[in-house]
Amino acid sequence: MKYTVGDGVVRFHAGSDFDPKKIFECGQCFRWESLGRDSYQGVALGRLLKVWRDGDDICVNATAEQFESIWREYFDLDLDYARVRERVSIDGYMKRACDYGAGIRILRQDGWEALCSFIISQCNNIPRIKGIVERLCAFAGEGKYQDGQEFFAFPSAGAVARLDEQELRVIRAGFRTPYIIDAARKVDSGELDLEKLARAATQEALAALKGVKGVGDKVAGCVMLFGMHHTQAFPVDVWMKRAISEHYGGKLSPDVFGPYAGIAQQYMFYYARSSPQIA
DNA sequence: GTCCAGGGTCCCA
DNA sequence: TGGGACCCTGGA
Repeated sequence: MKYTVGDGVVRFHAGSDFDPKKIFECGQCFRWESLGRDSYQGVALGRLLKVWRDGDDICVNATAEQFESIWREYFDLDLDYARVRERVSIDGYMKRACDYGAGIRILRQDGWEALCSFIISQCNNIPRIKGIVERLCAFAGEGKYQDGQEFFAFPSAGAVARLDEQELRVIRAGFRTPYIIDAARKVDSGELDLEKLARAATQEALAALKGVKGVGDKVAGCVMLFGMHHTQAFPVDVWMKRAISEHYGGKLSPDVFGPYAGIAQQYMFYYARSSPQIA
């Protein structure tokens, strides 16, 4: 990945495999907002970042050191997504889904943030999920200041573990509140070691995550895919069920996609959700 | 204003 | 193994 640096901006060329709109709006993250014109701002890994398209280039406001040590990995820039799409285009439907979703990348988000966010996502809509996450950050996250802007980092598991249900009522997460606390306490105590699970076998990590109250197959799959970069994880939600029922007679083994089943899932999900009329 | 449904999971029969 | 309950609110 070649890039140039100047004026606090890192600029790189990712061809058709970095589409800010698709990356930030494909449902994998909840703290990125559009600033208009293919430009996004978000809080990730405790930092505020802007990402925008300038001609054929993608720009981020970071130093070379920050880009190398943080964002290159966060945006998964060393994986060749064109090759992944080729691998998972097992039939006409998947080919269309891959063409439609070209530009999506799976972000390597913080595991605890993903766990907490996807617990909140259950039986909920995106605007409300974002609202709850923001209230959680404002209530329990560390306030920071960067580039003349104030923002809140995602709270640590420890900070959330010390709260009780009553206190957390302000974030209005409803029946998910005790689930959030259970997750925070298990992570904070070390009972659930997310970094270790990131390196564990898929089935082992899945089982461990499901030990948290409110975490079933779907949430655990999302945490593994988006928070631990287990690209084999294959979360199936209502949209995926619809797509699998419609195009594969209700049966589709993730194994057909090999090690990139999770990425295949994201192309399917994005295609089904963004264009129910054509998919 | 009212109503439905939203990237599920738990619990109990 | 299946169905109801769950907290809240965006959008129609």
